[in-house]
Amino acid sequence: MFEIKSKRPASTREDNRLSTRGGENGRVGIIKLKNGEIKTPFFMPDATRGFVRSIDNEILDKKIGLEAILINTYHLYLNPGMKIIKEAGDAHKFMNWPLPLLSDSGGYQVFSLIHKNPKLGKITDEEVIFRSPADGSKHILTPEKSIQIQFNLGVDMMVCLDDPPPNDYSREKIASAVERTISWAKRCKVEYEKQIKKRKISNEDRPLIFGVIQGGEYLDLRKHCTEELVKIGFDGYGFGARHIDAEGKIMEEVVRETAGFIPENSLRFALGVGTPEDIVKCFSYGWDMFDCVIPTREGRHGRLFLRKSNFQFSIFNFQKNTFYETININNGKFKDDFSPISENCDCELCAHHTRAYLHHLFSSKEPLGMRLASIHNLKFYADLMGALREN
RNA sequence: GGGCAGGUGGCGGAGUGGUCAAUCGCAGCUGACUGUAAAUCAGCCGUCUCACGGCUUCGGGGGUUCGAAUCCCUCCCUGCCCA
Repeated sequence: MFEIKSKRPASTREDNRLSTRGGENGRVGIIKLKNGEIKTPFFMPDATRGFVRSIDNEILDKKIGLEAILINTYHLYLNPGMKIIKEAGDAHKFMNWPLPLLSDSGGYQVFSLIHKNPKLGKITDEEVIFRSPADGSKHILTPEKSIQIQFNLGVDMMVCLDDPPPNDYSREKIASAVERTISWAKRCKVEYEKQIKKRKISNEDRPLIFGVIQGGEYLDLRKHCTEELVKIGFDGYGFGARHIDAEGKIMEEVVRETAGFIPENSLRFALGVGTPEDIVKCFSYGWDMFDCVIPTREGRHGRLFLRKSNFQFSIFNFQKNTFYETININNGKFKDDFSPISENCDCELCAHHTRAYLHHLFSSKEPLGMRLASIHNLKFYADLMGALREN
């Protein structure tokens, strides 16, 4: 399932779909999935609602070279709803994305909606009651339901419903979120086995399932959570909640140590990571897969990631300015800057347009600008992953 | 020539005696964005000062008043209507 192929000594496990070879300074590998193989490390753009905003799926694959994208259980369940997805066949067919898909469980919505604004829902040990921010309608999500939906989406990788608390919650509250996450993970696994059996899915074709590690900044809680999840047994483990502190700095020790708690043969998924430098750091700690809204959201807001020469960074020296820089194309100074966006990029933006033109697209609020910037940034992320794989 | 309406900061447009350096929108400048409630959000936006604070403003000029963008006189300008 997962094969690690770094320079480090191999430690392959019996299941030939998933083997690893890696070390302290990052590892590379291959995951074999129903809808294709993915080389690790890899980055997935967030197609939360079934689309990467403004970009046609074909561009993601053919022009940018992305191998997998992330969709969200909660959002697709609300809209268009599972009836439509089933009529289409599954999420792949609905979206016309034949390559691997990973669905997030909706757990993050617990965090971003309810923990931030309790009026929008309620979390109990049994279930999560959401109120849709769009129309106020009420919805219930349980661990079982989340897994069922993800099977119906037909994804290649799925994630257990978890409870990600804000990092500034008390230790007590975070500890109780850990316990709830563990108990939900058990229920997810039971439901997962049930669905595999019921749907008669072969081991070759079965989707991978990820548990999510909570515990905030407390290493012992992260360790405890990991150990309990490992007992349940998952194909991979995610770093849950946020990996950064209130100042936006990566919690290096927690992220590094948590990777170490996870068995080497399992996939390590750094959810919501992150900035390019955070990804490089996480990679060096042993994390394999990433997803984040940064390249697309910041692209839509005018920030462009520009790599320096040919990604000449060392994984021991991955400060921002050593291997890339950013510009905000909205800045007035680009009004008459007729140079290319980046000399080191061959995306359709860099191949055809000047900074002055992109500035004009943005100041005209032309969607093409956001689209081109998103494509450029995703290409940057995809190229970064390629560089890590070859490093 | 006559009648009516009006001239406010880059633009549009509030304000019609004090709490006005002047609501608000646009434009402009800057920042933020991390399992997407985000094509969003925040700050600045007369001038000098890092700031406290100061200085000069509401077509021009002159008055009234303790005090005027707001009231009066006059000049200039714009739009519409009638000759």
